[in-house]
Amino acid sequence: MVTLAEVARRAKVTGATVSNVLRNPQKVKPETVDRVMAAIRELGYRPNLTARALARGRTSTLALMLSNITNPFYPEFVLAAEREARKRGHFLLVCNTDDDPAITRAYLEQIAGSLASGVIVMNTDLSERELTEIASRGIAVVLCMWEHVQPSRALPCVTIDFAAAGALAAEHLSSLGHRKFGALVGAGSGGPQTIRLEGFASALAAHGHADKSLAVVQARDSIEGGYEAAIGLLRDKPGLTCIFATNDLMAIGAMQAAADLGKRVPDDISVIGLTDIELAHQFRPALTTVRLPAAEIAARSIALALEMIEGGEPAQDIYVVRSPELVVRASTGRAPSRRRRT
Amino acid sequence: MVTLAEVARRAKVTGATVSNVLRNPQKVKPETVDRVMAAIRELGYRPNLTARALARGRTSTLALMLSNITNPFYPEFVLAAEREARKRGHFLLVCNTDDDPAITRAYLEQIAGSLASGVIVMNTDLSERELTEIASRGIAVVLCMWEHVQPSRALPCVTIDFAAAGALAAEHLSSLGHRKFGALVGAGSGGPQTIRLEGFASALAAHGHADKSLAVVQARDSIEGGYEAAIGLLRDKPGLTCIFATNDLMAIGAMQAAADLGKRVPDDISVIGLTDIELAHQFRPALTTVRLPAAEIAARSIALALEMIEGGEPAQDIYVVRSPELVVRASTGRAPSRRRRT
DNA sequence: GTGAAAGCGCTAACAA
DNA sequence: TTGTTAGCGCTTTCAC
Repeated sequence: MVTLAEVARRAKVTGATVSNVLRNPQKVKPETVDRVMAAIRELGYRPNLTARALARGRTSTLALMLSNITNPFYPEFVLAAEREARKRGHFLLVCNTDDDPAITRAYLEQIAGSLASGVIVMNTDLSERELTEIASRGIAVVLCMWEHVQPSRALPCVTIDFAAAGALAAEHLSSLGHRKFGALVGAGSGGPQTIRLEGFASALAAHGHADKSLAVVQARDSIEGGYEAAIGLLRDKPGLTCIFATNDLMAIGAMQAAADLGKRVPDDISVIGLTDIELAHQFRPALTTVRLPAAEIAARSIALALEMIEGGEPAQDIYVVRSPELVVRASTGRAPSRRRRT
Repeated sequence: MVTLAEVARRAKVTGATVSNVLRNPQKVKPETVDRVMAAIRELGYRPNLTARALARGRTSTLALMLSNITNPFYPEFVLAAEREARKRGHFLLVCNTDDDPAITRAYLEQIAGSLASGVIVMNTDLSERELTEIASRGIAVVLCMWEHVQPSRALPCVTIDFAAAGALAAEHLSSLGHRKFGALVGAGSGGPQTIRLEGFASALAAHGHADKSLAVVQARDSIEGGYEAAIGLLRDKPGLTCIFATNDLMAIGAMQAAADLGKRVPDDISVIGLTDIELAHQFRPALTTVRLPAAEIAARSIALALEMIEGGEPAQDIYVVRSPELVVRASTGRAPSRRRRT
C-alpha cells in the first residue's frame, strides 16, 4: 500500500504538503502541486480513508438503519440515499434490524460514532429516549419517516404529511361515489400506521360520511398480510365498494383477495394504496395510490445528517418534504350501482 | 467519547491491558479482567472501530458492489449477505454502480483496501484484468454470480450452475408436451445471460427438439423489458405454447403480455422464469421458475471474502453452491392441443 | 500478568 | 509556501 509518506519522499516535500495538495491546493505553490500530483500518479497513491477518519475525528460513512430491505419500499429509498451520500463523498452502511431492538441497539452501539458519523434511523422499535442518548454521544442521528402521533421534539426528523396522504385517498374514493369504505391498517415497526388512517377517516368525515361507513381492520404490512385481512374484511362486509390500504403491499394483497372472491377490480370494488412503490404500476390492474416522495425524503435525510456533522446543530427540527400526491391508475373506479346490502 | 485510555486509568491498568481484556481475556488475571470490565461498564466505553482498523491494518467492513439494488433480486441477496457479515462481526457497505464502469471504478479506488478490506463484486462491466489489479493491491475481491462463458481463473468466484438451471426449465416444459418454445434472454450488466439460454437450448436438443422449435429474443432485464419482448415474440410466432425467460422479472412481463394479447396463462401459454424472487409467488398466476439459492450464494461470498482476509489465499478458485431447483407453480401447464399453425 | 513504547496513515496547528 | 510536531484511539511486540 502506497502511503502519503512515500509520495512525500518521492516529491521531495513533507507529508503535510502532500496533505495540503489534496485538501487545499490553493495553499501550495503550483509547481509543487504538480510535482506532488505527479508522484501520486506514478505511485498510484490512494488516501487511506480509515487513517483520515481517525485523524479528522469523523468518518466518511453514514449508516442507514431500516427494518428489512426486503420490503420493496426500501430499495428505492436506499438507492436515492446512496446517491446523495456518494455525491457528497460519503458511503452508506446498510443495516437491517429485522425489527429487533437488540439488533438495532447492537448496531448503534458498535457503529455510531466510530464507524459512521451519522445515522439515519427509519421505523424503529427503539424509544426516542434511547435514540436521544445515542445522539448525545455526539453523533448525528436523524429520524426518517418517523410516524408517531407525537413528532419527535428531541431529534431532527425528516418526514411527510401522512395524514394528508390518507386524506387524498379518501377524497379520491369519495369523489368516485363510494359510500362504504374498508381500510387496511398496517402495523409496521414503530407501531400501526395510524396517522395515515386518521387522515383518511377525517377526510371522509369532512365529506359527510358517517363514522360507521368505514370498516377498519389491522393487517401485517405485506402482500400476504393484506390478502388475509382483505379476505376477512370482504366476507364480513360484503357491501364494501372500496378498500384503502395504508400501504401498497397490502393494497396489492387486497386486489388479489378481491379476485379470489370473484370481485372485479375496479368494477366491483376499488382499491387504493399509499406509497407508490414500483410494483404499484407493474401489477395488474395497476394500483391507484398516493405517492410518497421517497427519493426526496432519502436525499433530504442524508443531506441533513451531513449538515449536522459539518455544521453542528440542524437549522430546524422537523423537515417536511414535498406533499404526497394522488396517482390514479386502474384499480379505482366509480362505485358500482347499489345491488346488495351491507 | 470514552477512550480506552480512560478505561485504563479508571481500572488502574494501562491501555495494553484493557486491549488484552477485550481480545485475549485468558491472558489477563481474572480479577484484573473484572476490574477492567467494571470500568468499561461504568464509563460506557465502546471501542472505536476506526482506530482499531488503523492499528490492525484491516477494517471490519465489507463492500458489496451491485448494479442497482432496485432490481428485486438484490434486496434478498443483500439481506442474506448482511446477516452473514454481521454474524462474523462485520458491516456491509452497499454500493450501487448503476452499471456505470466509472462509478464502479471510483468506488473500488476509494474503498478497496482503505474503508473495506473485502469486496464482493456482482455483475460488473469492469474487465477481469481491472479487477485483478485491484485484488493485487492486497484486498480480497470475490466475484459473485459471475456469468461469463469462461469462469474467472484469476479471482475466486462464487456461483451456481446457470446452465443446469436453464436445463431444468427446458425439461419441465418439454415434459408438459410443449414443442414450440420461446425464450427471452436478458442482458444485464456483464453481458447477456447466455449460459442460462445455452443450458435451456441444449436440454431441449437432448430431448429431441429441433433447433428451429426455439425462438429466442433479447430483452431488457425488467418487467417492462420482458413485456415488450414478449409482445413482439408472440406476434411473430403465434404458435408458441410456452416462454422461458432467463429471469423472473422478464417472465412476469411476459405473463402480462400474454394477458394483454388475450392468451390465458397457463391454458394457452406457459411461462417459466429463473431465479425465484419473492415476486414470483406473489404474482398471479404464481410463476413457475427455477430457484437460485440466493441467500446461500450471498452467505458463501461473504464467508469466502472473510476467509481470504483472515487466511490469505482462498482454498480453491471456484465455489459452486447447491444446485438450482425447479419450483412448479401456476404459470405452466400442459401444452394446449394444437389449434393453430406456427 | 502487566506496562512501556512504537506505530498504523493521516491531519492540523503552529513555526519557520 | 513549506516543514515540524503532535496527536487521533487502538494494537502489539517486547521488557519487566
